Amino acid sequence: MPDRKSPKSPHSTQDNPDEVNRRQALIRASARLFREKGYDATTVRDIAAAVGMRSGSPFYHFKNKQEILKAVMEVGLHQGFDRIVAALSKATTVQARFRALVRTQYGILHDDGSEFIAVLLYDWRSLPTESMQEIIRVKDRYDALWQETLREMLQAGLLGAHTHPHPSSESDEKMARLMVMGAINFTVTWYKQKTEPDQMDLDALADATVRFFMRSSTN
Amino acid sequence: MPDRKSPKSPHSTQDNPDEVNRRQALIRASARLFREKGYDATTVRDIAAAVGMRSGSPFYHFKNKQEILKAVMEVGLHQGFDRIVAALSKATTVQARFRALVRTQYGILHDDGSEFIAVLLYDWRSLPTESMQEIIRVKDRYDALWQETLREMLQAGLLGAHTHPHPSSESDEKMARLMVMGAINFTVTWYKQKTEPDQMDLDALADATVRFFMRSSTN
DNA sequence: CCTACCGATCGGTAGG
DNA sequence: CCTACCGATCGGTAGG
Repeated sequence: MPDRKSPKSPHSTQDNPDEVNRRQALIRASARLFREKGYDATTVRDIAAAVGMRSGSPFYHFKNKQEILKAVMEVGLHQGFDRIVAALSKATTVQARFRALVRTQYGILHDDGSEFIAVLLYDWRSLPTESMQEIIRVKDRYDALWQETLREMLQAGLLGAHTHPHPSSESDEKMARLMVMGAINFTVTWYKQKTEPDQMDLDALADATVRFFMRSSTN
Repeated sequence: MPDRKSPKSPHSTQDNPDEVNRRQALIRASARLFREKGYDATTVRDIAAAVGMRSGSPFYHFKNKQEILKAVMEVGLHQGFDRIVAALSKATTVQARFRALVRTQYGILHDDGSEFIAVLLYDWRSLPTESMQEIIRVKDRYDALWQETLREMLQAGLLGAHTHPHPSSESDEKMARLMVMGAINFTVTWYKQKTEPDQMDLDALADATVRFFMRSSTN
């Protein structure tokens, strides 16, 4: 019978629910700190303090600081993927799917406690190359969800230069994704959710975005 | 008669052409390094080595590392402003002005030796708050150049939801600027200029961008 | 602009 | 997960 108290085999995901919780707490706290100050400007001591640990203890859960960054990005992509899938499943028309994508992406980028993808966008360069490749695989699936709806939009003449139904090329679809997701993702550099009365909330931001990009079908 | 050899009054812009050149060399080298590795990951030793100095010498030209960052951003904004003005002055129609803005902005972001604005976008958080305010003043003038052309585009029905000439509100115009510039600026995260044959060059990227955002006037 | 250097901090580890 | 710690590095400075 194994000794359940002994803290063994560090750095790997544990069955022990306590360890899983501590690990998740570290990831969440790191996401918040990385988003606020950047990966390089955040010290392991900052992270440890944020969850009530001493400076050396995060290394019981992670091999090194870069592994924490990688975990933050992975959690963000999987969480984002799930939110996008859920939102798409409730939408029946192309227009509704586009609205759902836009609104959900803004939530993923700006909701409290949802700093993971913003960290991915900001601190991508700090990842070691091998980790980049693993993250890209997940990111590709994420992008594919967008691309599918954008293809339908293009072909229905609801997006871009063609006002009438029109076959679209793959490069058109890729460009549409890069432009639309670029515009939305770039909000991480300027959008601040405040309690000021004149400040756009995420619903208003999503509405304005949809209005800017999507043609009304009666055009 | 002042001794022209003595290296006095550091940290301020000098009349001495040699000092101005060394300072500019430091700014250019820093821009390249910051763009590549990020501000925090670039050491003062890296910067010094890039221009053939020893580690302490950059501090003869700049009070501290953050002042180098600020200088990089200022140079970039002024240089970008000048390029935008020059490009706009050659364009006679609204459509031509929009094309000029897009193509010029891509050059500003991706030309070799033009890493300043990319640094501004990436490392904004590393600036001290007081410097941020000074930079914002210059950036506002930059943005205003864009906003003016985008307003004309909106009112002519060449951009966004309205296909016919239409009065535009200031918030529509601001949103249009944030979306269009966001999409373009976000290319710093994914666009790589390569010599591969299938790679889009900046002309192709600009064309595709204009095609995506701008309605043809015969719509 | 160099030489020589310092104080502080940081990621990470050993041993329990 | 803590204690105690280390080696390396970093921004910055004094003095010439």
